[in-house]
Amino acid sequence: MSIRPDQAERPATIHDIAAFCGVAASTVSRALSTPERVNVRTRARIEEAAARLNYTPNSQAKALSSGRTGAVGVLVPDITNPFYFDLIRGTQLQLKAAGYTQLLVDTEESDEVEASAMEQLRKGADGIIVAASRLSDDVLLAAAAKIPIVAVNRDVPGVPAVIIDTPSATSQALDHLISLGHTRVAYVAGPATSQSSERRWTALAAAAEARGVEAHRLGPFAPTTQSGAAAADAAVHSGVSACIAFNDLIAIGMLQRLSARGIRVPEDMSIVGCDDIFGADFCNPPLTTMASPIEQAGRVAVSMLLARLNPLAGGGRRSRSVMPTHLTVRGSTGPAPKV
Amino acid sequence: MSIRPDQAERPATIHDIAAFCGVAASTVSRALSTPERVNVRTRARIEEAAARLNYTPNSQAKALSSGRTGAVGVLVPDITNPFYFDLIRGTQLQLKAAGYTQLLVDTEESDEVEASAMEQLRKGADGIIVAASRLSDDVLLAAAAKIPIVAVNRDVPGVPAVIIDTPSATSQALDHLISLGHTRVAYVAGPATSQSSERRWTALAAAAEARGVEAHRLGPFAPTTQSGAAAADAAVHSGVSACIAFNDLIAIGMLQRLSARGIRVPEDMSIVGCDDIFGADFCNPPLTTMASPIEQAGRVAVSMLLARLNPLAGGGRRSRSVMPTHLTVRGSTGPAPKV
DNA sequence: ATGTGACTGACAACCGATTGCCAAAAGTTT
DNA sequence: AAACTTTTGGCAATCGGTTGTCAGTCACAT
Repeated sequence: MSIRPDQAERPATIHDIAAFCGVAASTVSRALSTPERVNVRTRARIEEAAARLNYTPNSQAKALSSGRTGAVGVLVPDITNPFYFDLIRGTQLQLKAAGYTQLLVDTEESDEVEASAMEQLRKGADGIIVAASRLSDDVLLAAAAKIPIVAVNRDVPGVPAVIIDTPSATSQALDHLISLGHTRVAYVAGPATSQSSERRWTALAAAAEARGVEAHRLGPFAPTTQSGAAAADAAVHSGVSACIAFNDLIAIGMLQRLSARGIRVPEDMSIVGCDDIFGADFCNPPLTTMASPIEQAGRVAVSMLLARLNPLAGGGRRSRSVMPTHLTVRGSTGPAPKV
Repeated sequence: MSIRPDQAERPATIHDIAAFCGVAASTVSRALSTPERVNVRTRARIEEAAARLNYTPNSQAKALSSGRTGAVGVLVPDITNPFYFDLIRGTQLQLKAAGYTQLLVDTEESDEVEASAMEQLRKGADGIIVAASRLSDDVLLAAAAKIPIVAVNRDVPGVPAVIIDTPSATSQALDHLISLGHTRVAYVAGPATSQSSERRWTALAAAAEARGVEAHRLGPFAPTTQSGAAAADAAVHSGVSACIAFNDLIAIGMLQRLSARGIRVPEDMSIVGCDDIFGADFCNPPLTTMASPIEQAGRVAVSMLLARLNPLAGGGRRSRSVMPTHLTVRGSTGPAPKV
């Protein structure tokens, strides 16, 4: 009975519906996207036909003619870093809820890959969320002029951002260590290109100064468990009794290395991580860490981006959102060893 | 000097190049995609112009006219499960190498979400890789008829698949436990809808039968650390001295719960996990587990899919690939307790 | 010089929508 | 009933490419 006997083969188009209802394709388009522009009765017929023919709009075509792709690019430096898992989950959830598709790109910690991905996405997506961007301020700002961007953990004036406030948590961590009697503390730095790492060190150094304790800086180290081994050795050599690591991966790597070297945690050395990623609660000993609301950060980033894409639909246009963090104390920190 | 003074604003199109070189748009298209179809000199001019104008093909338009989207959908039941991280990384790497874009979708362990994602992707992607599909054989087969699909850890005749051979590793794990003196072993089952879980139990039950040891089945349990607590309690209650868990998440959850209940691992109870995910090596105690080449599985899945998409470019059309696994012994298994 | 075929490049239709503009239809007002 | 306004729906252009078809060019063989 169908006009298109091959409907099982090829997905129905707007033209099929038009033919089926005896109206023009443009009318169908309007009925579906601008309902008030079409007579109620016609619209009902069209909607019914659409349902019967199992119509799904072709996103490619829609994107081409309307300019909107319905996709958002999410750029992360390293997909396998558990920190980004939670972020990705947050963005994915929120994007799906808003009817957007997520394009996930691993930039491999490279500014070049990141830049080329952005250029690519400029036509393939309506907006971009970029985590821990490796791009310089200038380049990032220039990119933001071409396509809506929300940065995560990257502060550049003029670029909307979600910042996880680890610097202030770093001071908390320091106070925690001080209260346990530690006086010589090391900051185990992350990648040299990481702005977060830099900001954390600045905060830590200032806090240490104010409280009159020694703060060493070690690194930079890659944010992986592997490089945690080198970090552990450096920490032992530096003679400190406690370390605040750039992130949990490094901290966990340190835990493993210290254990292998027979150095007890926390009896001989206390370790504080950052992010509270998957695994931080069940490593040995469980890691004291600065817990970040990562997934929430992802959701907020999406909200900010979408608010920018659809200015009409209310919502404050905050251009900077700071997410609070707090110290979660577990077993990897303890009283300073008595010399 | 440019013909398009606004080139900084709007990305260059094929028509801009055509105008710039004084040729037809179709010639530009051919020069770029079918080089041998165009005179060498003309092609050179076009390529130079393309470079000068900083031309990037519009993927939407390309998709619309050619029918190929250059994207591959990757469906996973739960993005936050570390098992899939590695899989995603494998697919991402291989897809990028081949010039494809990865569309990542979290199906939330729901067959409905999975089915609708597939329907959606039918026009938005050239092919689909689906991990641990929750769909019934019929539905999956029907979907595979509409769009090229490669399944991971899901065996349906007629659907190309990459299977991680955990069932045989399960027997290895059992032998390992038997060699440690265990005679009453439990299998901690995964989700009821998981084919892998089913196959593993079948293999384990058969092996246990052959070796004359008791094998209990517990569960089903959700594949999360949370449900590991319930699993641990069930295991203790069942009176077994060793457990083989559906995956590492459950196993790690069991470790935590057992520790909280004061039951020592491996002295009182041995635990074997599956997958060797991130964290399995640094939990407490480190987990004995069946190591799966997950990332490699992702790469193989992509290769199989691409071979299907571009039949010309050689490559055997294997339609089923079994990935070997092996037992990695760590600290969570030990001699059976003397009663 | 003419025929043949390989090579080039242009024209135009098409992919599946969106959208500005216009005319027909319907409803209102005087 | 004529004039005017508001709906309502259709035409056709457009987005940026791809691709089938065809005509023109040129070289070579006859």
